Amino acid sequence: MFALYDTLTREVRPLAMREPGKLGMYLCGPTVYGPPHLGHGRATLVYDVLRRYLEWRGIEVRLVSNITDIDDKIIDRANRENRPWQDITHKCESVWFDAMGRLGVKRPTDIPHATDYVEQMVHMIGALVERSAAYTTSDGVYLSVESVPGYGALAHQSLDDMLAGGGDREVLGAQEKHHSADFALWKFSKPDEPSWPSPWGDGRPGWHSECVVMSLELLGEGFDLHCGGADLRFPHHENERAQAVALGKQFANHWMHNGFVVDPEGEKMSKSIGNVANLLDLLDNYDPRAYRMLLLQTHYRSPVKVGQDNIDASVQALTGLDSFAARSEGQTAAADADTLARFVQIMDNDLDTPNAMAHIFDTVRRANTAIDASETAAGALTAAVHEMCGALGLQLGSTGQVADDAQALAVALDAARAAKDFAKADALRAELQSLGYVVETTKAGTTLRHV
RNA sequence: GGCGACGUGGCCGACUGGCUAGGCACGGGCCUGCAAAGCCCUUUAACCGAGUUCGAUUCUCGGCGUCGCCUCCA
Repeated sequence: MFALYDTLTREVRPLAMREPGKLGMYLCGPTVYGPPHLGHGRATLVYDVLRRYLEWRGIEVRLVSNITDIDDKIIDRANRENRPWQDITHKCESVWFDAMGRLGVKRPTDIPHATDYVEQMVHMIGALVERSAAYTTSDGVYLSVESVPGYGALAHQSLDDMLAGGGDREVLGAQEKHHSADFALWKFSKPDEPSWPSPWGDGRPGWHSECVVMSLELLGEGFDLHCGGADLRFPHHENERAQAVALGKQFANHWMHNGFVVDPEGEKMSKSIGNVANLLDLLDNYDPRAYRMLLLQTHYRSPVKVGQDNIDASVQALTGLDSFAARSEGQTAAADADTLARFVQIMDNDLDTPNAMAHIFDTVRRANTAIDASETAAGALTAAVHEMCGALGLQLGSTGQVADDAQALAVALDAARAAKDFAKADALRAELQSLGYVVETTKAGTTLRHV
């Protein structure tokens, strides 16, 4: 039974499915106004691992992940750069999915866009107004958090406690709000801003409404799992939940939040501090699998340090696994059942990927030993390693083809060694290494891999 | 001020009331023509103090320290 920590109840509990064998999960996607950063990468990788693992277990996963393509930040940037806002959102979305593809993140099954659901949002806001859970001011329509029973349940903080601190920030629409925690459902537009019609005036939706409308419409009431970064817990998820509660609807049954990415000094990456690392830089400079490896070796709820040393260590760990994949290529057998059973046991306990990785490394060692000793267990252990890595979305084996001329050099290297012309053999090996290959000379012949 | 998380070996990073996590790096050995890869070894590390316990890194309390959230950041 797969169990997962639930932010709402603060306990690891079985992940229930309305329809056994089918999981409906909603993941808050990006606001498309800039390049993806490491935090985006972590969130998508964590849920990609969850999804792949559950699918590997035979569960049919429907993953809905939205694109927020209308937002103040998008409008700001469009104004600043003096170009149509759709230019920005389209460009950013394509960069986003390109980056996710390089990370090996599977595309969500559904990718709803906020701008395609404005009508439904207006409809929902209307229902909230009708129920007296929302009210109009001069700049928009607001949800009254005091009308929502249990507001603060996800943040685990009462309204009074929230007010007790943090008062030095600028609060949107503060003057007219009934309560300072009330948030905008609808924002009236200024001239030349993108706008949609509504009964209260032309404008655009607030950030929190789209996820409510899209998750309920695509996944239905009481859907199984709602996911996102820990920073979305409050206010975003709290405010999603508030709207659903105010509507009298069952919302998510289980809440999952991944931890932050911190810089090498231990501080959260944050745009305001300016220590945000661009995901594209990471992808351009390192094996894209390294980030997945690093995250797999960290529990999803823990903060993760992303720095040069850390990534290098992951690249090295990956190299070891690739070497294993290369030397175990001839093995064919059914995966060792006990090894897989243990893997499942580990993973079912709140997606315990660090221990799952430890188990995989142990299995690699056992398989290597078995290969060295020509034992029959080698095949089953090798297959188990590939199964487990596959379940985590970790692709093993060298990336990139070995060029024909390099292959020819390898053949010449083997010939030189056979002829005991070691000077020539060493020269050939050096040449191959300078071409960027890892050269492994064994009795069975030379194999090449890209670094 | 309120709420919460965390302080583990050279670095990263898990689980756990007693039994080697794991990865990376360093060093030694086996293997190899030499390397690489692989295998073996590198003989226990847990912020401080008090308590519970036969026994605590793990539970409780108190310090100290770091970090996060407390209105639109994954």
